[in-house]
Amino acid sequence: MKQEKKHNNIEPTKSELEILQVLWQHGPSTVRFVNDTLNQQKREVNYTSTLKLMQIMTEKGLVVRDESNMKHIYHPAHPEEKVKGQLLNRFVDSLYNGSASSLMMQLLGNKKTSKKEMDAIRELLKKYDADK
Amino acid sequence: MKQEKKHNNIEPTKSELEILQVLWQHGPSTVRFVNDTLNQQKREVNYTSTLKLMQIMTEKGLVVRDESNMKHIYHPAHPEEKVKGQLLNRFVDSLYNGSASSLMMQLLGNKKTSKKEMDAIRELLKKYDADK
DNA sequence: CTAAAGTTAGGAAATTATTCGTACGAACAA
DNA sequence: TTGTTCGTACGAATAATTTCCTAACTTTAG
Repeated sequence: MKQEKKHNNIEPTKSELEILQVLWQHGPSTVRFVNDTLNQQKREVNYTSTLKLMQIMTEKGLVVRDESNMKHIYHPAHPEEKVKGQLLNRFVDSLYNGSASSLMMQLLGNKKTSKKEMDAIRELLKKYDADK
Repeated sequence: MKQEKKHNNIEPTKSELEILQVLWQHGPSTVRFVNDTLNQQKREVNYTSTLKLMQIMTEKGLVVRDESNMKHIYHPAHPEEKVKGQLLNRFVDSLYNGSASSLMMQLLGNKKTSKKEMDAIRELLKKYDADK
């Protein structure tokens, strides 16, 4: 039996993630739009490079495209929360041995985490506890 | 003037991180020990592969080695907290636009985050507030 | 002493990820 | 119609990462 290698693997590479972020943020888009956005927000990149990447992402099942028009429209294949959640899990597993509280501790010790952020986190926990 | 390309860049690759984890966990070690540990804990990998990687890491300044004996002893060049903190920052910037509370929200919505973990996080915040 | 096992160094191959050149067709303006 | 612009497809170059083969030297067992 041949390998299927289908939609199991959701994990995007770094560059692929940049593209997904654009799609999540702005909704289904053309290559042109994604490429323009990347050039504005991130870094200079050639149009055909973005095209190629998005074609590969289609093969991988990271995005789905509508080919009914000449200008193909690309959609994310999976919801933002799901993909990011999976990346987060892998990150926590890899760096903190799966311990979310360890990660939290690092966050608390991090000077970059502002007071406003800390307040927001406290709020979240309060709401979370209330629903319990 | 030639490029110095020195100890500025701390960021390890995925495989390099695995090696660093062993060094952080067990202290200064030989290639043999690191390789054995990786093979037990992670995946099968050839001795010379680990050796090569650790040599590269030495060049990059990720580790430092004591060559006074034939069996070189490798030390992490930077403290665990510092390296992981930097990786965490990059992760948060990349996925959550720098918002730690967004990451936290994802964590709360994550089924993998157990009740015990949540309690630990609450404790952390309590302590953090007390010190304020 | 000799053989076997362990060690480093260095190059090269293999793998994965990224970038881009070229071809060619469709749409559009003049 | 004609030529310019915009689109996709696809191969290939480049880059980054990982793996491992080979050579040479050291240590250890016998």
